[in-house]
Amino acid sequence: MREDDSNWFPRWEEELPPPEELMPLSQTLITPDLAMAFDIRDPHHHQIPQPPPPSSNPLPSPSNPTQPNSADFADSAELGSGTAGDEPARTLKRPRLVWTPQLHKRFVDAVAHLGIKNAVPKTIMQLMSVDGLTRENVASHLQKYRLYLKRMQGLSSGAGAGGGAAAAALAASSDPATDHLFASAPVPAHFLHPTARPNSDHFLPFVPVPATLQHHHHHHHQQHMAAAAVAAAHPQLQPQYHRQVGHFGSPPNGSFEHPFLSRQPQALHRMGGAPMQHNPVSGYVEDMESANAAGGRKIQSTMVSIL
DNA sequence: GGTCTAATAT
DNA sequence: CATATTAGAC
Repeated sequence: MREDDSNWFPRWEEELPPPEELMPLSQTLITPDLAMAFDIRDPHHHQIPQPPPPSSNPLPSPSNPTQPNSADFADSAELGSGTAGDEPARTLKRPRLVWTPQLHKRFVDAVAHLGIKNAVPKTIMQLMSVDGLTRENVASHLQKYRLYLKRMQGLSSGAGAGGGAAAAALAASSDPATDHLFASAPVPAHFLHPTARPNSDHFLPFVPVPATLQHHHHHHHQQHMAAAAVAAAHPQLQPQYHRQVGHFGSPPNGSFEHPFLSRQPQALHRMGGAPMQHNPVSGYVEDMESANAAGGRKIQSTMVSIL
């Protein structure tokens, strides 16, 4: 009963955030109005450029991840009044969310560390901590992602060589163009291997649970929720920072939960905000592994034991 | 009631 | 085709 749904949140932090990049997603979602206001680009030419693609190394230099000084802009605080007469977001429809490789990477990381079992839209969304990202966004993407995984399962039996990405390239056999985004993010082997449980079993100091999310009772086989708390405990993943924090110095000991948490950009709220992204193909791959699968597919030379 | 998933629509 | 939206089930 608790063999796998209670010991997943153990020290995920130790292995979750790959040092590669912790929070390059700061500017993940930008409202069109905001973008316009900032002169980023014309809404008509929906070809939003990438703000931080300096030269070739999108890799962030989070010398200090603890301080998410989102070099970008997207300050939730004043988004509401940035543009004139567009506050009512609830009734406005957001532009389509563009899943950039970075965003997807975040998604995959969240899913990977949550485990397929616990990877449900809400939890994933919370773990991703991307402001503006809605549960629907994640749900939709998750659906597609699942199909992708399933597809690959049928074609890759034991090709566990460090990466579904490789398998993807093989399975796809039709260029990464078929997998687009998915090829850009390494698929954890366990995803295709329900039998294995890479989830480390360690402990997290304490897991604060958002009071607003503390409601769950009946259910037999689904997920439990609590991961969000983990994310909250680690602002490293927070692309956006909030200034209104209670400032708490919680000792890393037997604390079970904290009554308050603030991770969602309430300041940003669902205002006319709309998730806007940069070009999905422009600043593609940022990882070398993904680069392999996405750009040059020359990895399929060795593995042939697929039957 | 909320949320998840599948299906369907844009 | 990628994402959004809806509908049904839990």
